[in-house]
Amino acid sequence: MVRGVYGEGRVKIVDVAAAAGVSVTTVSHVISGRRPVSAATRARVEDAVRRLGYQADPSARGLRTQRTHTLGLVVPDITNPFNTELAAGVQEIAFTGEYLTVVCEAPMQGPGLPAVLRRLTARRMDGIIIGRYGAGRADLDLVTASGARLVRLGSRLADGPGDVVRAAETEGMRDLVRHLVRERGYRNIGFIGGEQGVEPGGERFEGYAQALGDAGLTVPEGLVAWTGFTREGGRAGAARLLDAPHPPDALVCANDLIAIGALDVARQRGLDVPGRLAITGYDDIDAAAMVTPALTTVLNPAREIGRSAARLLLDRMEGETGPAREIVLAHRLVRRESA
Amino acid sequence: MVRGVYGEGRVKIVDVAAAAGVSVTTVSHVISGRRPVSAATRARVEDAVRRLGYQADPSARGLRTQRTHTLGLVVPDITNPFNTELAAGVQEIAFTGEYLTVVCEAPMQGPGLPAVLRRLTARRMDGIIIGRYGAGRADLDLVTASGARLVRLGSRLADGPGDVVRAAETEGMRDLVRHLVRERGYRNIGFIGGEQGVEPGGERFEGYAQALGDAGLTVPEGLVAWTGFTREGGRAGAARLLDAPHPPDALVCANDLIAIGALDVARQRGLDVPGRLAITGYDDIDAAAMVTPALTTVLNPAREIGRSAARLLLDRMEGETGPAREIVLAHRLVRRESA
DNA sequence: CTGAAAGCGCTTACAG
DNA sequence: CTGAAAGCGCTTACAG
Repeated sequence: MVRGVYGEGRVKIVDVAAAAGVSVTTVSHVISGRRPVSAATRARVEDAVRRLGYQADPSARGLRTQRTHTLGLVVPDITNPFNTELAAGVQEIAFTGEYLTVVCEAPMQGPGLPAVLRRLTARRMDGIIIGRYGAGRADLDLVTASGARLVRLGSRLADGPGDVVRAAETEGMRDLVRHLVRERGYRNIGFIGGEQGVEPGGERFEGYAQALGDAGLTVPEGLVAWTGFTREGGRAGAARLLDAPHPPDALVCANDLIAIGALDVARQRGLDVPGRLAITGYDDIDAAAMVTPALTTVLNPAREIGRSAARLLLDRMEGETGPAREIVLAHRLVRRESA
Repeated sequence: MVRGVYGEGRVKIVDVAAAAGVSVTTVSHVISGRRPVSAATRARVEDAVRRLGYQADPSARGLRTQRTHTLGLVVPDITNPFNTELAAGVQEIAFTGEYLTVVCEAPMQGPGLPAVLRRLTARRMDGIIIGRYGAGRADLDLVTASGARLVRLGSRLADGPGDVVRAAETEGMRDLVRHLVRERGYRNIGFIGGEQGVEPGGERFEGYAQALGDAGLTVPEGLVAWTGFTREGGRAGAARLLDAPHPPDALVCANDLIAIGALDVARQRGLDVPGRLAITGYDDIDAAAMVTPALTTVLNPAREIGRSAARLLLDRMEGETGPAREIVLAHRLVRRESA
């Protein structure tokens, strides 16, 4: 029977020391490996740790070391598949480093972010990843002032403190639209964005506009709609653009959900996709490959973004003190049926 | 300029006490409200807390109180939309109670679960929710022996220690299949399950079998396939059943992903759904309403399950000592186009 | 209504 | 190679 697991009261470091016939100092050093211990002593201690099922108390350790071994991740919407993948990537790396991860939701707009950040800094996170745009300078300073390491997702290094991880959004959209123009011959290409002014809508729009410019085209008059990053937004945007005087032959959407909404409208109006109307998404969430026709889209490497962000944080916590870094991840065009 | 936020070194309770001209005892009591403090003193202390931006150190507090104010949630797959909703529900309640939530992934089979559980108990979670079937008695005992409160999801109260939250799975499937038989007149109804022996496949199968029994029907020979809870599993299962000597006129699937895979096969074979073949899912994940035809399915109240589990845990941590409880949540039939 | 002091369980200078 | 002891920042009996 393993005491401390089945017995009353937890096993403490003094119990291990007594069992091994050494001081707590030595037990601590065997566990941390921060100072040489003779092989014989080490073996006795390790044996005692195992027999007693000793696990150091994280609060006691944290109080002494001023570290919680915990990471915070803040995203606008936990249930969004993109953020879920992101979180999975963070967890994957954090877990191997014996860190725990706390994922919190904070709405894209409004006062939610500082409140959530304060909660996280109050709990002394060792590192915080802000996985959303729209974090102001004051929000970011809240994090760094707390002593937590900071990684921002999506924005640019110049926008504030901490390291940055982002995908090449503009380039991704440019490649997609270039494909539409060059490979598929579409000419009158509309754009449906999310909420106006909310990233990554702007960057994706820019890629779209660049690709048109590169092809000697301009953004068609009246064929840009800003709605919301949802299926409903896609329906509203598609309906509006298809009712324009010169309706588009292709609809480039700022994300997959919007594209799925656009698909609804096309189906409802009996428009063949991609024969009569091409529709493209962005992100490549699971649903993109489930709808009919399957979406042509751009893979946004959510999991890899999460992994990179967590690695950056772990590096910093292990003492890496170099200048701020920016990691830009490649996108990938995913050609399916809708364009 | 708020010291402790922008200054070097954090504000400690002694700093607040000095600023307010009282003892740390009094500051502590003002914050916790655990003993009466005169209005004037309280005001001075609260003012000092605000001015200095004081936030108690969680490690110090935890060391003293033996609580981490943290909840753990273990699920088989973080990226599964059902689990994501579940986690969102847990977080929602935990957050209002000032608890942080750590979501961990542990594979459905294999030695992953005890390892993850050990990690969580090592970190002294105040409560743990096991959101997956297949947790053995030893796993559960690991949790309770650590002192953490336990809530199990999905299984029955009799299966082990802790409180239980579950949805009425069998009843949900029974209602769905009853609908198929009575309202829609299907007679030769096949079943595609997940991995054999992995819940909630068994409970759902039982509901299917019960509904057939109630209608004087039996489970049709050769029309049951156990594959996996994935789109791929659905494809394999549907292909097999449709090649049977007496192919089914309806395919009841153990979850939505399986149903989406079955839909793939129907489309590929040119089978009209639901005219020639009905297909149903279970869970009502977002994608269920995105595919064509939209899935008829059963809503599995993931978020509410999460909320209930978290509430149970918070109650217990506030001292609730009654006997173990089991909360059973209602399902809801969602009629769409596929059946 | 308020305070002095013990003690939670670790890690880490300091000393030998 | 090893140990005695200070101290991390709180909460809570204990005392008045």
